[in-house]
Amino acid sequence: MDVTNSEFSDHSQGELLDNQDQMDLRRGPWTVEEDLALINYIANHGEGRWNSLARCAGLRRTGKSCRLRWLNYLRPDVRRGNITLEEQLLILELHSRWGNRWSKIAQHLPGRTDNEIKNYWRTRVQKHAKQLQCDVNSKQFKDAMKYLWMPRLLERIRASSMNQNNNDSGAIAHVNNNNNNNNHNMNNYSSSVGVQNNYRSAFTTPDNSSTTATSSDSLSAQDYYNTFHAHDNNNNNNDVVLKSSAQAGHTSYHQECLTTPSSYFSDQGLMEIDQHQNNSNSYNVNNTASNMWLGGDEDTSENLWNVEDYMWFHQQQQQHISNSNGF
DNA sequence: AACCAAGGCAACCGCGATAGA
DNA sequence: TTCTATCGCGGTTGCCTTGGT
Repeated sequence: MDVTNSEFSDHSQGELLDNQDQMDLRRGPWTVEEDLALINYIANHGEGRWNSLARCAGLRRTGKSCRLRWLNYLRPDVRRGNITLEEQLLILELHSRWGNRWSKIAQHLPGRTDNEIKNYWRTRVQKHAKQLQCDVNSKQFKDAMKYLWMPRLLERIRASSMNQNNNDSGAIAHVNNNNNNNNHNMNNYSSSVGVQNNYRSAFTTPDNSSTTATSSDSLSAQDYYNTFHAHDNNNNNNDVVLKSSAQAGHTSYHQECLTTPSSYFSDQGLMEIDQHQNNSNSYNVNNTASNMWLGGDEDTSENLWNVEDYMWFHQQQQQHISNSNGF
C-alpha cells in the first residue's frame, strides 16, 4: 500500500516542506523496506535531526514519522507483547499520581512506549469505567482501582511468585501473558529468575534516569519494591492500601481494603463495612470466587473484575448517593 | 460463509517547548 | 530579542483483527 500524502498538514511551526516534497511523502503503515532503511541508517549514523535523517536515508517520510516509527517500534530495546501484571500495577499507580503523563509513566516501564501505555489505558482501563458507568477520572473509579484492582494485582503477583517458588520447573508460573507473541525475553527472564526479580526489574528506570529526577517526580523503583515486599520489609512506605494488601496475604481483599482509614465512597470517610460483608462474599483467595483471579489461563486485566465487584461497586455508589442526599 | 460491530493498536495531527542562529 | 527548525507530548483517527450472529 502506497499511501501518498497529498494533504500533509503539519505546517504548524516551521516544518514546512516544498510542494514537491509534500507530494512525495508517504504515510500509513511502514513497509519492511522502509523499516530496514531506517534501522540501517540509524545504525550507521545515529538518531536525531529526524527531518534530515529521513531525507538522507532515502525515506519518503516526515522526520516525525521516522522518529515515531523508531521510538515506538524499531528501537532494539522496545518490548513487545502484553502488559504484565507488574506493569499494570505500576501504570495504575503512576497514572493515579501523574494523570495522562504518558511519557513520564513510560520512563518507569523500561521498553514500553508512551503510546503503548496510552493505548493500554484507553482500551483496558477506560473500558472498565465505561462498564461501571462512571467517569474514568471520578473518585469512585479511582477508588475502585486503588482498593480493588491494585490490591488484586498485588495478590496475583504474590500468588504467581509463590507458584514460581513452589515449582522450580516453572510449569505454573505464567505471570506474563500466555498469549505473548514475541516477548521471549520476558518469559525467559521470568522463568529463570522468578517473578519477584522480574518485578524488581520492571521498576528499574532506564539508563539511571531516576537519579536525575526531581524528588517530587521520583517515585523510585525501590519505593515500589518496598511496597511489594512490605510484609517482609515493614518500613518506609506510607501507602496504607498497598501495604495492608501486601500484608493481607490470603485474606479478604475487601475486608482489608475497607479497614483502611482512607475515605471510600463517602465524603466523611465512612465505609459501610458491615453492609459489604453482609451483602457479598469476602474474597478469600481460597474460595472459588476468588480463584478465578488467580488460576485462569487468561492474564488480562479484564479478569480483575467480576460480577460481584460490579454489584459491590454500584452498591457503594448508591450508598454514596444516599449519604449525599442525607438519607 | 458472509456480514457487522467492537476492540486493539499503529500512525497521524496539532501544539507547546526548546535550541540555536 | 526574534525567528525558524526541530523535538516531544498528548489526543485522535482509521485500519485491521476478532468475535458474534
